Amino acid sequence: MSVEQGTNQSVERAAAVLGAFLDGKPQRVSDVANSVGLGQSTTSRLLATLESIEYVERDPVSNLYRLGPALITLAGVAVNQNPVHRAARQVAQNLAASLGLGVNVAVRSDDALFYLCNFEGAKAPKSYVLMGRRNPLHATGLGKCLLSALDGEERRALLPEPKPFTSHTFCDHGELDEIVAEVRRRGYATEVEELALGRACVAAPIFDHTGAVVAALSVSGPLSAVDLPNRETELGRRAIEAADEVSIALGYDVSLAHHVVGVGGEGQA
Amino acid sequence: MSVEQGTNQSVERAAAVLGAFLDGKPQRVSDVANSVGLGQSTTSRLLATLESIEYVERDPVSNLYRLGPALITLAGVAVNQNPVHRAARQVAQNLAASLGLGVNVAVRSDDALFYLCNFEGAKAPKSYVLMGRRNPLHATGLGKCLLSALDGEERRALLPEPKPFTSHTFCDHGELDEIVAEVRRRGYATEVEELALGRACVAAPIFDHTGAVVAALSVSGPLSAVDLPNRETELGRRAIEAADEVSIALGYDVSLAHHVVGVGGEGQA
DNA sequence: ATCTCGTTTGCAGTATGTGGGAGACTCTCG
DNA sequence: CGAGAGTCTCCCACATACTGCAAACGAGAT
Repeated sequence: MSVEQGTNQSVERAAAVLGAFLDGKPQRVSDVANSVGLGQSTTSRLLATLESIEYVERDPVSNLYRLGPALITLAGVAVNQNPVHRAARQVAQNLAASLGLGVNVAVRSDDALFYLCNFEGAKAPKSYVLMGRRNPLHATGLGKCLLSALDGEERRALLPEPKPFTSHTFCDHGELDEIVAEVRRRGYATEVEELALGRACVAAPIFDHTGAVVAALSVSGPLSAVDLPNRETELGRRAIEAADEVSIALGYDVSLAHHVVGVGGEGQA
Repeated sequence: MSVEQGTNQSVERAAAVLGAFLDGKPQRVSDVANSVGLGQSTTSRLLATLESIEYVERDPVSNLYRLGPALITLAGVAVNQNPVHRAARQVAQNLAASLGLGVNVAVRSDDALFYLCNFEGAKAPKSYVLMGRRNPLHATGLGKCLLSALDGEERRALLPEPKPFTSHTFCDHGELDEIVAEVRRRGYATEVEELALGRACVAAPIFDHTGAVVAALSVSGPLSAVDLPNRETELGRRAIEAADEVSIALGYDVSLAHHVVGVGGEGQA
């Protein structure tokens, strides 16, 4: 038996148990046991332990387990620790309220984008949270902005072969080279039905105090509301303004601006 | 050695390690070890395990541990599973955008309220998330609404002696009886500097399909913006309208309305 | 370069988790 | 209303995997 060096098996198994809930469905003990490949009694005890610390809870009526409130508490602390989140939260909300569209903030995590938060406007309602979800980098405006932090070689290594999600997805690295160059030049990225039909977004990168791209902010919604390419200039400007506001809060010096698009300063909307 | 029945010690210890991060500060291995009362080597190994599954991560420069992204992912799933959250999210955002004030949604968890989400308007900015945090029931508008689900006896058992947070906090159960009665009668609760000076809110209960109070929604912000008692009627009505919208989404039949305050139907704002 | 502090690793002992099986329970179907 | 199937939990012996000590390692500072 290859003994994993210096890690605690029980903890790993408990985490695997929690992972069984990532599809969002309440689970039975035996379901979890099958899904993680453990015996029923072991799984039962792990779940009992996790229940005692409120990492999971069981529905009193159906007796099914689901993820518990302690995880929400921990995640609340985790997101509040994140400087990008702290800097972006209010800016994103103001923009969502002002435009009536969705506004999302994400960072890169390996070969995917990782949502920190999302807000919705009246024209782009949504009943769920994207926080903690991942999406492909090459098929989203946020992802394109995050890719602009990488050179072509790094990007090719990270995304060996980008997968298509719709017929509009750009999967060729030559195309992506151009897309990234355009993001750098114009300061924003667009995406029209590249991940899902009927959806579109405009995104802008967020810079930290060193001038590196550390996150991105997007304006998104149904294509009918985002209305590209008609509103591209307007929404591009709004996204850049909001992203810059966040960058500044992170200590970025706008005078070092990588993008010199026609945004004459922090002027009014 | 009193062997805890049917629970896994390692998992409990790992959870205790995670709990050491609840104060929001990045931690050193030895800090965590002290704070949870474990040896350095055990703590080190637990942290290594938690790091391998991204429940914690370490700052590359300071080498300090902090909570990791996997917790955020799990919590995202957890909140999306919550029917109250699903029903309330968009309603709360619309209200926050419309009023420019903070809007919060909470459920009761034992003797405290538990925030599901919070949104801010331009007049009540905030850079952090309340999700997963707890606040006392007797010193908040949300809490008073949640207390209205209980009778006086239950409340006295739950809150043996309510603690004062400011000189305005109501801590006497006789007073709380009246407050709760008024919440039931008027359909909303107010709170002015009872938890923190300079803060105020107006809250309304959310009902499920059985007519039971399962959550509450509040409008909050600096006292200067919430401006009680001047705006009490207006904000009370807005809070009730929003809360009712959520209740209806949960299957509540408004014709069973407990509160018969002067809201002539779902009419416009 | 040397010292100090914090962290990690090796190792032996054993406490602790494991899994099989039986009992208790609930829900379903007849 | 009763029988059945399925599920979960408890019990116990076994041996695996965790613990704690102590020493080595690495980083940072003087």
